[in-house]
Amino acid sequence: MIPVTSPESLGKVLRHYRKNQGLTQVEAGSKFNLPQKTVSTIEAGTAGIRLDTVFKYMSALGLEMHLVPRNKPSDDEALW
Amino acid sequence: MIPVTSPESLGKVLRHYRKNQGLTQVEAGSKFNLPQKTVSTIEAGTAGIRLDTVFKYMSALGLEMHLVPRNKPSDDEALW
DNA sequence: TTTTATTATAACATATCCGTTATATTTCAG
DNA sequence: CTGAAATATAACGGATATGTTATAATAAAA
Repeated sequence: MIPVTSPESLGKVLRHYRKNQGLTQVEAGSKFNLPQKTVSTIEAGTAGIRLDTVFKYMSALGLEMHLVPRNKPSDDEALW
Repeated sequence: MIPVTSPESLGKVLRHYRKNQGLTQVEAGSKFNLPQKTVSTIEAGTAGIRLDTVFKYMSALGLEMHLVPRNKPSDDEALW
């Protein structure tokens, strides 16, 4: 389970799931009318992407989000 | 574990965690320089909120995000 | 009820997204 | 190595968030 705490890590996880499903950016994005450019931007980890765009892309990949308290500092990197 | 699939449900979960910690919108937002207005907008579930703003607020509440397939009953680690 | 704390809403300037169209660059199969 | 597929980048107009300051509406407390 990869913890997602930034646009960058979110983009990486989304790309992982897309490739796991054998989809191109055009194929994945077309399910919710997202142009290929937008998919590229999401996966690149651009900070200012709109939240609704992210949820559309998650829906296209059949994903849902869970929010959980962060792990103990000993488990991974420093918190902040 | 509440599945989050939209800006609305995300806002509700974030508000839940904030109140659970006994924080006001001003207190929670000030940890990452988010004005009270922005916190209100996030929790209201506004669609177009910027992703980096959401992650700042999640950090203020000590939360991290997990992405999981929607048809998987529980957290799994097999993909990673 | 009256007062206080908390949250929602507003106007403004600035910034940046989205969607579209198009092109460049990279990746990968043959 | 070559060419096709896939991905990244660009310009544009329109739309909307951000941050700031301020105020209104609501909730909580006395």
